[in-house]
Amino acid sequence: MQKTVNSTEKRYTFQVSDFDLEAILYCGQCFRWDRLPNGSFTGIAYGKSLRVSQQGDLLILTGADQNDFETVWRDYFDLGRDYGKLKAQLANDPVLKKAIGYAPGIRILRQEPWEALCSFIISQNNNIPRIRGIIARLCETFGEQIDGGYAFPSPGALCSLDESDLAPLRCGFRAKYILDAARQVATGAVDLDSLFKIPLADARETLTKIKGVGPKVADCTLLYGCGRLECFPIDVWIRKVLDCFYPDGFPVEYIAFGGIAQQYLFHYARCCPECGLK
DNA sequence: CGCCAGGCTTCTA
DNA sequence: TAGAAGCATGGC
Repeated sequence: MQKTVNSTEKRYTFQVSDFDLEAILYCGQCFRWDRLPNGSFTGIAYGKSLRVSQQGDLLILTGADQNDFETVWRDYFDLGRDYGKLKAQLANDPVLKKAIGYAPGIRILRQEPWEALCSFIISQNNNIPRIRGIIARLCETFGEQIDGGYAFPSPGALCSLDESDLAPLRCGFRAKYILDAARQVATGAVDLDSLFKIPLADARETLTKIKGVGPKVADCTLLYGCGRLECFPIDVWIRKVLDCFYPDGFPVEYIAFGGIAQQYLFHYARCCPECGLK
């Protein structure tokens, strides 16, 4: 039986380098991509669903055309950035050199600010499989149904709910945090669009007005949702990395891209048994 | 049963 | 103001 291709389905391919799709989608920065039996991945971002696979240096997007690629996925996968050059600089540090060598294809995704905020509120004192489950139920319960699944629910879709409405999510004490975030964003008390450009200290102060948002969740929101690459979220793993490998502090010359360095270090510390962490 | 999970809030000294 | 306890849920 010959395999058939739906010729009406949109498809777009793009040449990539320094790019490892699986590592990017499963290094703990995003929670809405699922692996399919054929090795490709399916997910939704910016209200658009996508199937994506990688064959060597070719990225194959199914369900997306050139316009989708240029308006959403190019920036989502940070394809305009020269990671080769960036890694060459970061690798002057011996620990970063090993971390980069362990997973050289990691990139920082540009997710939606609201989704990043909400996702990392859910992440606190939680583990990644359960974070994924809660977010999936959040989208299925309150997100708009689109072709291929459910969009991430908007703040407006959540702001009038109460804690009992969120019971199906089984997100525990985080329910009140999600609702406070939705309300503050929906009313404009927190302006996510401003976070892209205002001074970092102001952005952090804005975000930490939300209940359940501390320094770590704020920095994750800014890094993964607003492209603030100088943000360096410190979770339990990165805390261990800093204590163990950088007792005199993280080198200042890398802080402009500290968030990217952080992602290599996070994945390395969490997944590489030989990383030498104590 | 206890311990832990990409933290944060609240309580206590 | 630093440090510990408490927090919902689920996997092990």
